[in-house]
Amino acid sequence: MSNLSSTFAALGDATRFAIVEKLLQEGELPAGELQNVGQISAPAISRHLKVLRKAGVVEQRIDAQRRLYSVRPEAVQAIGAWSMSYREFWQKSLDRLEAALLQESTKK
Amino acid sequence: MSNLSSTFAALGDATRFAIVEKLLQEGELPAGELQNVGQISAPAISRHLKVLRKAGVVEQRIDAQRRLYSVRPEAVQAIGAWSMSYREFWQKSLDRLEAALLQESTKK
DNA sequence: CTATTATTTAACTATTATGTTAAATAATGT
DNA sequence: ACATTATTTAACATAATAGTTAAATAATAG
Repeated sequence: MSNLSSTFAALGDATRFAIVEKLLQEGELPAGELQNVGQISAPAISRHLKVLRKAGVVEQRIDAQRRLYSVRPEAVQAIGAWSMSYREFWQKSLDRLEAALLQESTKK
Repeated sequence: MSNLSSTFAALGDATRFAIVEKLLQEGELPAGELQNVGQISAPAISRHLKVLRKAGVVEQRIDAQRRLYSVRPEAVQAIGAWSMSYREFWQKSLDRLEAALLQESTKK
């Protein structure tokens, strides 16, 4: 499985996506602070974090008895790089679409 | 489930990711042409295409008895937009990392 | 050493996903 | 109508995923 596809798989679960969004917005957080992303038990969160870590989406730092998690910038960047590598394709298509809509609104 | 998370889920399967990459590189293709993305049966490909379609990643066009598939530019663009919305975060972090590596190589 | 706090692992269950083969549907050509 | 080509749906088996509670581990404080 390509590295990117594993990244997508990790983000393809709603709970994990919510965890990542929260970490992106609030920065490094302990596992316990991530429980409120849904009504879900601590063990469930812990396992989602393990999946995210294995996929290279988050990393862990230890501080006393807490485990602090944060998003690995490389992961988010890699996703953007993939999309951008096809930019010519989607930019062109979307420009065409926009032109067609403009044409439509100006018609008659 | 957020729309983006469904998109990620669709791309999070290695076979589907390969299908999408092939469509991005070669443009619109009939279902039959997508079988060689792995040693997999036609029904399996058909169902992957259904998942991709439901997630809004690909669209279908009918031409006689063939079903032609292509990638929806909006899907790829949306992924890029998500990554870019956190650009400040990852750009900063990666700049710091680069600076640290430069520091390292110049040291002593 | 014992208690407390934070988190993970184990064991188990239920649901979902993926693949297969066989049959059905769609569209065209004879 | 029948055969051919292209693709999907049905039915089924198996594997993977995600959730739960209970127990274990980690680290600190008393």
